Amino acid sequence: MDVKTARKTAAKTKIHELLAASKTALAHSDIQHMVGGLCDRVTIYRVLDRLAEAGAIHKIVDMDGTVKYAACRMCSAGHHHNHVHFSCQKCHALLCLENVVPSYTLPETYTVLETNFTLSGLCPQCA
Amino acid sequence: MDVKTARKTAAKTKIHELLAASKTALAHSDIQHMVGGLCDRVTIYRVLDRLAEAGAIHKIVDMDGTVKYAACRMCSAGHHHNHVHFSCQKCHALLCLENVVPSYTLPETYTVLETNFTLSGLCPQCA
DNA sequence: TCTAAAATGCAACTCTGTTGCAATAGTGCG
DNA sequence: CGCACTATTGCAACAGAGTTGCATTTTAGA
Ligand SMILES: [Mn+2]
Ligand SMILES: [Mn+2]
Ligand SMILES: [Zn+2]
Ligand SMILES: [Zn+2]
Repeated sequence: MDVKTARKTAAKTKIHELLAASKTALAHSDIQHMVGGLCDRVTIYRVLDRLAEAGAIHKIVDMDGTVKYAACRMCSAGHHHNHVHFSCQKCHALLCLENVVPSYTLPETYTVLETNFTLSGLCPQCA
Repeated sequence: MDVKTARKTAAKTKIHELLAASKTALAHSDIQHMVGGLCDRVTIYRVLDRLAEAGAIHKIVDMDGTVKYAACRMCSAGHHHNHVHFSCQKCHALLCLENVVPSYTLPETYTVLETNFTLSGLCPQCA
């Protein structure tokens, strides 16, 4: 029991809106600038955790280890995040390529639970 | 002109040996424990940079964004690092699967320069 | 052996993320 | 509507990873 019920707050609403409206994944620092003084930076971390937990957004680790977040769009069916992400070395945008899913063959008996496929280079706009 | 010549030092030798002998990729903190008091932590960072620059090791960003290093073994031909890495959620080992290279199809005109394919789950020993 | 510069140690600093706790503010209910 | 419960927030303090500047040490070639 003890099912905690999520509440609607200004920070949560705003952050979710920002991510939903963004074409690229956003880092914590991006969001911090965008929300202005709406809330504390710790709150942003906590809201991001809650949104990810709720399946509204997903966390992405970029090539260099920086963490970004993107709204879930086509993740509805089964909610997997095994699509490819593209990281542009020029404009530094991180994009979800929702319908690119790589195929591979593992020689041994590995159990795959999660994946992180990131390509880095030049996006169509920067090429 | 101005070609700086690399020198052989105790720290560099030791760190390269550690990575060459390890079956799994090592984090900076792992190496720091392993070298004991041989050198400063800043030196470890600098040695790792130099070894990576020289193509003796490669840097790997794990699922959670932590950075690890592995000796280059089968990277000789052309020296690409587009193979898969496997991150075990139980024993926390990060392994290079040198001969697993995923295939994918990009719908648009992206220029791919680097890749990071990491699978996470249970390794054969932990399954 | 002598010397130039590559490499190191140390201190200080930035950036990212976490934790504890008291204060604040949603939500359901009477 | 007004209250009570507790999810959420702000703040301060902290931990970990990585960087930088500079004086000192050490390597390797002449
Ligand atoms: Mn995505
Ligand atoms: Mn590898
Ligand atoms: Zn771009
Ligand atoms: Zn394992």
